[in-house]
Amino acid sequence: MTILQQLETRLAAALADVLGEPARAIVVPAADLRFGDYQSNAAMVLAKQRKTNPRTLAEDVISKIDLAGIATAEIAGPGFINFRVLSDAYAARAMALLNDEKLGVPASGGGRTVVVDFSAPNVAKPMHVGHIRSTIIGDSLARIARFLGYRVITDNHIGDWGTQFGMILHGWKTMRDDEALERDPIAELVRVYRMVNVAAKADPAVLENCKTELVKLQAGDAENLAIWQQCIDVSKRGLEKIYTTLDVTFDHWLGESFFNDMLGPLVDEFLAKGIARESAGAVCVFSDGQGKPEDDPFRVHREEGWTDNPAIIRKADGGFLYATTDLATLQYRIDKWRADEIWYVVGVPQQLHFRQIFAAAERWGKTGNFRHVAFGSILGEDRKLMKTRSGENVGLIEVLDEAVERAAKVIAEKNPDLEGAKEIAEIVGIGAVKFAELSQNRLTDYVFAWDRMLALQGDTAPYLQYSHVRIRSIFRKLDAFFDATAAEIVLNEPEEIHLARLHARFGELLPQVLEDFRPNLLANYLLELARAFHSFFEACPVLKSDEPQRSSRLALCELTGRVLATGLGLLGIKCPVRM
RNA sequence: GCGCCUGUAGCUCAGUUGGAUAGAGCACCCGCCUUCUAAGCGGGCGGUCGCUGGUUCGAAUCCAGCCGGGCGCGCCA
Repeated sequence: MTILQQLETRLAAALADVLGEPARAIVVPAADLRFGDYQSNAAMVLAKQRKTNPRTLAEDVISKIDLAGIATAEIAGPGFINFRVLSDAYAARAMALLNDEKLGVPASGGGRTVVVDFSAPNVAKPMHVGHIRSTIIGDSLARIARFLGYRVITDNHIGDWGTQFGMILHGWKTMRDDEALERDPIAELVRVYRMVNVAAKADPAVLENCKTELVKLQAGDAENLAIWQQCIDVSKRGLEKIYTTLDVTFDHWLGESFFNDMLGPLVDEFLAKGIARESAGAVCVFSDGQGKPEDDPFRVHREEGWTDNPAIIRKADGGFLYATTDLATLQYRIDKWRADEIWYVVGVPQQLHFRQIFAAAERWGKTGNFRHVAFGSILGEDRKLMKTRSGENVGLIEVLDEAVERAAKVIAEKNPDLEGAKEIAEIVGIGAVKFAELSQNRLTDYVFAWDRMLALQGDTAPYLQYSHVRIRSIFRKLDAFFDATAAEIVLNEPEEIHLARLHARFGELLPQVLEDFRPNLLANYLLELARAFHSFFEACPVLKSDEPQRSSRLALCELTGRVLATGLGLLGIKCPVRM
């Protein structure tokens, strides 16, 4: 049990004793260490409900509460109950964590199956920095869920069947440069795509041509299918390379094309069950009339008032759409994979779309915990959304390369003789990019800036990695094997106590990350831990101290290293041994 | 027009869901390498939490109304 849970249990018991009935006892880490380690405002909340004096209630609770071996409690301000955890309790907790592979993290996932849908790039379109958020946040959430005991299935729902293929096919046939294709197939594909885009904008005839090619492809034209397959293969190879660099993996790559055959039957079923009906030649899911119009994803307010805003699942020309594929995908995940939950890590502009999909799925009888894990947009210098079609956006590969290059430069300055410098530059550079993304609240928009994303000092991945490096450096200098699992920890200095305090919080914090899908909570925690370690490192000599302090401090270092490495691992960031 | 997201230090951002004197990093200033890696540590400067009301013991957080930014709203994904 975590220290927080122990405090809550004992507080609840004392409250029940005083009030004569069970009551909720919420304990949180104290806002300020001067108030103690943990605090509860339960007395204020409950006194308000009962119209009694909060301080009196708090006093009664404190006189009854049994905190033996854990903490001391006192009342402050209008009725806060502040807990100061005994350093022996922290020491005991640290020793327990050293013998726990999960570092005190509970299995809150309970074996539930969750499908994490993230990254999902469009094939044959270049990945720019705007695509990084879904990939990095989704990967991290999948790792955390796995660690918390979920059965996790990651799925890269690539856009391999959209209307962009009309353009690609036309470009392939009319503008392809075979030599360039040989040299760098992805770049050539991207070049062709961009050129067609420009041409189609200028000339309606080109656009018409693209549409014809698309219709032929969807009708099963052999030549177009072959070209399509070739484009997919080339694109996938390019994507794999990026994912390898990012250390991101998927259990499945079920793109849009995979669900193609299921779309017709799906629409028929929707029609037969009355979930959808025809309107102006298209098949649409309309509002079921339940609930308030402002909460109804199938209704929208225009000048005239509230009007229908249906989800179209088949166009008047018989073609299928995004919504159709997403419904088929959802069905597959529920029926084939037995998913209890599906998390869609997709940008906030898609919010309405997912509200419609989830509502339609519910009417369809597909149940589960469906969550749109939305994130804010990455804006260009002009504060406008980055667009895929225009070529002026910063490419994802470009950013990653630059990150590694900058890291390499710092290594060359600080540690020119470093062995394996190239690999370490990669770990540090890529880590910096990932951390810049993950340490931020996922919902805020931000303007892309090189220096922000590639910073190597301050609140960054290298800061965390560096603390790990300092720890490993201590153990390298150690003459004999050190068994941390058997070590006796005794906490004296404030820096030692603070380290142990944070160790204890790891298991309390991690489940919270998934409550609202906020990896930045973990990122901020790790910064706090690293900060605590650097202070400890400066203030408390390890190897030069005498026993039993020496062993105790070594054990603290070992535990810190494990928590850091584990935490970084959950963010998808690696830990170098030297840097 | 209506809906969603957002506005916090010069800059970039946190803020445990209503708690105590609002926190970090960058930048700037002052100190610290003969001691386990200075990508570090210690200290300083810096705030009308967009604005105005309201709810209450208590508001950056909840409610209402304005102002600014981003996005979405029938046959693209």
